[in-house]
Amino acid sequence: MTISVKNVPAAMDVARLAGVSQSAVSRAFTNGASISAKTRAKVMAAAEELGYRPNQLARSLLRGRSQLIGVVLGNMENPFFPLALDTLTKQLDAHGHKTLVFTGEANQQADTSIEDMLNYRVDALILMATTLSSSLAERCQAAGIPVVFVNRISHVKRCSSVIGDNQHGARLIARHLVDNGYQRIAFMAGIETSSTSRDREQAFTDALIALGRSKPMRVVGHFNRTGGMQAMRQLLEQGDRPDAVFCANDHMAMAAIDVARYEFSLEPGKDIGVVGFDDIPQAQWPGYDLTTYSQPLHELIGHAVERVLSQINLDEAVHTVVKGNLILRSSTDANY
Amino acid sequence: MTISVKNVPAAMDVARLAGVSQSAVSRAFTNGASISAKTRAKVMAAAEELGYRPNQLARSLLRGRSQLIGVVLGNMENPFFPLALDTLTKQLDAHGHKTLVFTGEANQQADTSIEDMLNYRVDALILMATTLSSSLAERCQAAGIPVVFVNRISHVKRCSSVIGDNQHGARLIARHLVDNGYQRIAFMAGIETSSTSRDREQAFTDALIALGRSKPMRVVGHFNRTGGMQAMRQLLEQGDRPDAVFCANDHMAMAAIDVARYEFSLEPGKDIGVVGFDDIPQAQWPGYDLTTYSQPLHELIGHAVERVLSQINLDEAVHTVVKGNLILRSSTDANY
DNA sequence: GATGTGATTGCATAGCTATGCAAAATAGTG
DNA sequence: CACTATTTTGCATAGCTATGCAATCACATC
Repeated sequence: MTISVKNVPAAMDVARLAGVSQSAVSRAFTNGASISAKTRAKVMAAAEELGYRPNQLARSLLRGRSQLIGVVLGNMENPFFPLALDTLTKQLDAHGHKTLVFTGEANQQADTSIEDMLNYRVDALILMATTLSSSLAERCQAAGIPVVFVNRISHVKRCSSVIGDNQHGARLIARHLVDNGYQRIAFMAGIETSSTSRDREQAFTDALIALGRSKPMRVVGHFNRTGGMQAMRQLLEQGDRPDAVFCANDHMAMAAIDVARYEFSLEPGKDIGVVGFDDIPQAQWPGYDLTTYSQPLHELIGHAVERVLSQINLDEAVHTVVKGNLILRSSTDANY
Repeated sequence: MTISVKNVPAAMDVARLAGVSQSAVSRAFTNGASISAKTRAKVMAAAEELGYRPNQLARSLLRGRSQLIGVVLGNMENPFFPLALDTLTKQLDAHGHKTLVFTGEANQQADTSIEDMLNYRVDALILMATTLSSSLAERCQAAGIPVVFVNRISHVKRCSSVIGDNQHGARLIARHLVDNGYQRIAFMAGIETSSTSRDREQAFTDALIALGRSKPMRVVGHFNRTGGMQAMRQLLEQGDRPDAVFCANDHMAMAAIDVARYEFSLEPGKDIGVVGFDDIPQAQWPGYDLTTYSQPLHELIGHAVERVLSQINLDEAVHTVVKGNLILRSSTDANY
């Protein structure tokens, strides 16, 4: 029975082997430190031999910067989030930061778990979940940790945010639907408490009214597939069916298309118009070919990362809005 | 101009305020430590007032356990991975562990980035990417960090693995296709170097031969959508079209269905059989309704987590195989 | 060779918490 | 109340690295 003795070598061990001081070892691994090429070589050789790697925990403790970024994501069932995570980790990585991840929507459990991330002294927190108690954000603030919201506006003091241009998108979509002659227009909301969903709805409604139409029918899909399907059924079962639906995100729009086509034999783009929001890659799959408003993910994330990494002015909240484009596809393109 | 002084309170500050020693503060936050209810209350009150939270970096440094688990994921475009990450973080969280995540397939860049995770003294590494240099795994090993492969078998000494039953699945699929009268059967491989793809192919081929058939046609889809589409086109453009395709994962199978239906006007299940592997949620979307072999995600991840958290016997590699089921859906269900 | 200059090096300490050990407080018993 | 058994507490240290400071070195210049 062998007890595995985790005898991880420390800087001191390397120092002894290389015949130098521990400081020298530290400097050998610190970029731009004052050390001669010769000793650095000696140190590196010894380090290699022992399999030494500097302990980032100790380093972080001392420096007061952990190089860790906490990321909180919403519903992973929606392809938007994994994609966002992917680009996020890649960009952070390029700047030498690691990502501490948490997935899930807000609840008691989640809050405490996210707060645990603070104990690791994350350098910043990026919140991408659609719902999140803002008391949480406040506590992060209090802990002196910069918070950046992506795709959600928050008025917590000193929290920055990066969002797509919901107003712009909703307006373009309203105009597009009216221009194409759709008459009975519906809106499918996401999670009711989410600012994203509310903003899109508000701007959409305003634009329709400005174009001389009445308020859209309204249904709630909770930003997930099951919810989107139920909401769509609700719309199509009633007597006065809509002839076009703007869904607050692509993920629900795809669910809506499936329901229309396979449960009601309505062909999207021909019998009913469907529009989404986000322009996730799936939106252009031939089975959906969804008209939607794009959220430029790289830009969105890029701004968030920039916010997080710029040491300057983190005291002041910056709210960035990134414009996208209306992407016309066949889910509404009919010559109606 | 206010310089933001990040004056994070330490245990000593709390101790002073509460009129106790620093040890008492530490014990107040350590579960099961020897401390009276009275002093704990005093400490907690003081901690609350100052907004103190124990520094996990220092704690980890001292304890030699960081409570961090490194997770490496492959192509996030495949819904299997986000889903896996979601269940993984939730399960780890339930055990008080945080997840350090890296996404991307193997390359020089990725390797060094993953090695950086070791500097944080992660308690273990879970590797779910389909491709990964095994020299990497070896170096982790050398660093004394337990490595668990999910969905990939590796023969690196002392690395455990958890995989679905590729042989079982491939056999069932072969039998199913033959039973249903399909004649010209093809296999769409994933990434050629991946053990997963190879195992499925080998078992599939063997089973077909055992059933008196010849080796399947073969095409490579690289486990991603673009690759799957191209591979499918390749199959359908040739003179001797297959009448059934087993794709090494659902993600490619969905791409294959789209190509068949929208580019070649072939209706899956009627004109051509398509089978996948994984049973991701999308497989049951009505537009695909894919026959597939299920990989029970919760079980898979559950075993991986168990492997990672059981302190005992991490010296010995354990290889776990989780059986799934053949899920029959309309993409092959035709009365052929 | 003396002197000055800049580059390297080592010493000692800080950063924050957990824990073994001995001292002190408390509870328990007769 | 005396005395033992048990809890609770504080002291001091360890865990690993980065860095200010002073000492040392290498080197060039005169």
